[in-house]
Amino acid sequence: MNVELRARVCPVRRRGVELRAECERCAGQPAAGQSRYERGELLCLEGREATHVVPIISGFARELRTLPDGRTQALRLLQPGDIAGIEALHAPTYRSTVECVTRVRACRIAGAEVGEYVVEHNAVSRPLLRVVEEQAASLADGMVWLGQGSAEERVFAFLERLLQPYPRGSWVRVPLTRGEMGELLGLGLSTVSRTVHRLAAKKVLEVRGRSLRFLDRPE
Amino acid sequence: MNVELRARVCPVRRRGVELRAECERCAGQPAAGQSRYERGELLCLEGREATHVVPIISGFARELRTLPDGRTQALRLLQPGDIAGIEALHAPTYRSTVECVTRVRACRIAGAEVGEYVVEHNAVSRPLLRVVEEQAASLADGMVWLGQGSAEERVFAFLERLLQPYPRGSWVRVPLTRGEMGELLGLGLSTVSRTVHRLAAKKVLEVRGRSLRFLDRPE
DNA sequence: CGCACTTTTGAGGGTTTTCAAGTGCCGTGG
DNA sequence: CCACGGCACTTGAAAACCCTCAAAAGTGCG
Repeated sequence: MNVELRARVCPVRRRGVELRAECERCAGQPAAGQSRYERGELLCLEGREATHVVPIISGFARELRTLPDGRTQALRLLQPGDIAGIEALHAPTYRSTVECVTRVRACRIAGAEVGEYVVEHNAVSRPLLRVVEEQAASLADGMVWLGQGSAEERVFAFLERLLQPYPRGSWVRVPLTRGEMGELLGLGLSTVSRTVHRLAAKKVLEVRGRSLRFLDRPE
Repeated sequence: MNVELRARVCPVRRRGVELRAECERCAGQPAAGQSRYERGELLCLEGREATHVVPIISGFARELRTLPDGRTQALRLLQPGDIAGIEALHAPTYRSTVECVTRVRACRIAGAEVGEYVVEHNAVSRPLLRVVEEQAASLADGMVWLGQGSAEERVFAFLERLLQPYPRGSWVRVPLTRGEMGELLGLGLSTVSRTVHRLAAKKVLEVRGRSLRFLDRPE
């Protein structure tokens, strides 16, 4: 199979999830039904009517919840292939806010439309179930880190997973500010900064502004 | 509709999820295919081959993960109607351990069996999706508390949700030890104890051994 | 080139943990 | 029925960890 072609296939479809017939057009074509969003724009807003399911095609977004007093906790980082606002299938309102962290391309699909499509195309439901399960697994990972990990363990685990797709030792620019990382990890902005530099002091990684890279462990 | 009858309907089916044809027998009958478990027994074991989906009919269980060094974080409390080991539908191994906190009645259904049934009975997939989504939502709630809440907020929120089904002001025996609560809330055993008594000192609730009750707020 | 935002870094204080000892509850067995 | 033993719970003190507040330095975009 041609690698060039595979790379251009929609990341959602690549995971076996096909949300509607027209989605076929996504395969390398100029993006039927896709929208563009800038950093800071919202894909879903907590409490608002849940109208659309929003699969992410490219870029990063973060899902977050805000407490009545203004504190916010980020739940997970969404990457291409993840789906924002999947509660539009059942719930009347969105349960969390999804905010773009970088420029994002995403589809906007009416929840009802997905529902019908799932009923018609039986095969869709299982991959969809799988996506939601993976989402749950990702949240579970988050709980373990928040509940048991020290600041250093949380930061390390987060960065390790973020840089996983890139070759070891290469410089990668973290798309989140220290504050945003803190909201994901349940840490203060300054604690994140301090911890990153403590890891650098331990020769675990190297920092250069917002970019960093892991060093090979000596042992 | 007869209340007496409704009360005897399988709590899983009551949520619209029907996992197999024989499940009809569950409706008040002497429990075809149900198993009994004692406190401490495991319904799933992290890392083991994921063979069965285990809907809980009565009793409480808790889902937990263990880190390599022995620390454990509990993810959620499972109640009647919740489903343990749902990853048996897709994943090769269980992602977490589910341990009975009280005596438990549960079905054990082979994962493959559910898969076939879902494909045959199209209508099943949407309620099932809903259950998994609710599970994800519950984990998300957990993350918010772990990340942002103080010890007092976590304990209060946990107890409030646990006692929700019972009439306000009635004594309820908490089925978890302080240590088990701590593992759910990301707190030390002693912190839980201290915090419960601090809430009692603030006249929020009354403690009598392992039982407690909420007091009505004066304002 | 300048402004706005982000990051770094310091000091002090509060919350939670850890370690440890003592108390209470409950079921078992005599 | 009472005594005993084993958990679970309470409570104290000290220390570790992280947060808040705050100021200064760095970065990037217009």
